[in-house]
Amino acid sequence: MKTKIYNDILKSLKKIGAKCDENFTVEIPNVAEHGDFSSNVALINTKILKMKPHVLAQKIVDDLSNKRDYKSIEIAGPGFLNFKIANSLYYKELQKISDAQYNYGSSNYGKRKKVLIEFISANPTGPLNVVSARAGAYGDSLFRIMEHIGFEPFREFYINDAGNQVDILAESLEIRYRELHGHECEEFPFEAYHGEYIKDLAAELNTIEGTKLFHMTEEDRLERMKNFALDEIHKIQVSSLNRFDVQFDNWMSEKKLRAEGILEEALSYLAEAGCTYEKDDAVFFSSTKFGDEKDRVLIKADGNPTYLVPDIAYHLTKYNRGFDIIIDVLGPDHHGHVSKLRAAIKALELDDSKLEVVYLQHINLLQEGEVVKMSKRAGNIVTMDELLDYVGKDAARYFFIDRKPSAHLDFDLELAKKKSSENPVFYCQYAFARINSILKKAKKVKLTLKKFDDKNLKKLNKADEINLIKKMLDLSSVLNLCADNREPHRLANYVHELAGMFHKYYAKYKIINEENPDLSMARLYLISVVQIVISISLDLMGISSPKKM
RNA sequence: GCGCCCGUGGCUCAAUUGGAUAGAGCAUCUGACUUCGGAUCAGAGGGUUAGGGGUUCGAGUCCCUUCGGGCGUGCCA
Repeated sequence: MKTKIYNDILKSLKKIGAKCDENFTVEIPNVAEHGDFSSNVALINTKILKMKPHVLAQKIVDDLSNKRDYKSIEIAGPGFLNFKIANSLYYKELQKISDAQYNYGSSNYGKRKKVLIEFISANPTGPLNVVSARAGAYGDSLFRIMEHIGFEPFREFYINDAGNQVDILAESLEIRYRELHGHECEEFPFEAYHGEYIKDLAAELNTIEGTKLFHMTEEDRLERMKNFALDEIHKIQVSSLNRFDVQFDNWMSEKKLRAEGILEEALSYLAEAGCTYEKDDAVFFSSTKFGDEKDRVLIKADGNPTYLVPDIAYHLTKYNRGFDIIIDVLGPDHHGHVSKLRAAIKALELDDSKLEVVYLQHINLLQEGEVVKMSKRAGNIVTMDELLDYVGKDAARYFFIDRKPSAHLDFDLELAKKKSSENPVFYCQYAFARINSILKKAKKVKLTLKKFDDKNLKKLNKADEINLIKKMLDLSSVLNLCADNREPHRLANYVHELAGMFHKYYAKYKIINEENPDLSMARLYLISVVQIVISISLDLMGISSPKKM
């Protein structure tokens, strides 16, 4: 709809002057008196065409006013053009939605651009926590939305299954395993992993292997421990993600990158570019050349690479795989690291504008207005599974998506569980269920949409009905904004508003009226389309649309 | 110190990317169920968009500055 108006204006603008700024907008004004759509075209072009806004606006109006699609075009304020659309055009658009069904809103907006979305990438040293849950809801929804509007997105999880922390994981398991065989360790090391799940893993390993592991060399045993722990924890993480309806297209393993020699490759590229030097037995990256505050260590004095090296190597593979857009979804504590990474990408002469980093801010879990400390000892919610047990998948996903990524998130656990209008998830789902129930009722009184006659659409002449249609027509621009800004929260707001409009409409007008079957049919048709749009929106957030609640 | 993010009614957040009178929900108060699901709806109060300056037809949005909060600034990952 917006594009149609935009094109109409552009045509008449071209008739007036050859040179003009095409960068004007067509928007839905927030005040009803300003019409259905408004444009700033006359304001923007006033300088270029050397014409006063009102004069220019009048010329455009004269050119467009004979079109049937516009009920009226008015000039207002400093020179806005306010369009009122004829209802007939809205009815046509409503039918298009109905015809498209669940494909409505899909488009080629993304032009098949290849987008890599890396998210969660939690350490493989324990179950996923609520921070990963936010990242999961965010990344997966962004994926769904981008896919719907014609991007080619790709979901990836990076596993840091090599290096220091994994060795500590193996040692932690070793200690717990020895405990099972009566070898109490004197003091559990501070840096080791303290979680109960390590004990579970030890018990599981013990039932498989028994005492056999003690006959191995320490090196072999630790290797076995490491691989066992990594495999099992991976399984635990995958099963949490399945519960959360989050899938990945690829799991990238750091261990594999190392085995394939990609770290050396990355290092040699940096060396070739003349960006490395040795000092104090360590190898440095001269990242100051690329805007970093100081040079960074690549190879430590003990010969091991720092965390930066595999990460550079990993990003090298991202570039080599030919993505147009590379999105890293990270925690807020990573931005120090990203400046180093970005410096390396510039050093490798890769296009660093392709790399975008989204920082998801911290989460507070709230219970009765109090912040819940994420401490296992107090029996509080820490893991993603515990959160899912407590509030369910739909509520968890909605609450995580509801706020923009750059905002700190207060997650009210009690609210998420409530089944009333205070809880936005239920409010939206209830709208869907309610429509379902009305349609069922309609069938009982022999009103079914199969016998629907297009002419009945004229009965939808209330402003509230037109507003509902307008709102639904807005879906694709909402999706485009979600994708462009990497901000799926806009969709959560949208569906909440749409559900609200429906609830209000329902309360105000009787939909099934046996005395007036034509009107009833038209309204049933309208709400059935509302139902589809709600369902599409929820689905793009990974939230279900239950027919009954 | 330097860098990044943030600051909008009592609370949690929006605001179509610079548009017209800054909107929702919660909380508070007042109303509405013999009728399609009251898990809902109608209405009310509540704001100098942290303060100040600038850019222009026009600023919550962009620039400068002050203040306040979060995070980062490892030969940890």
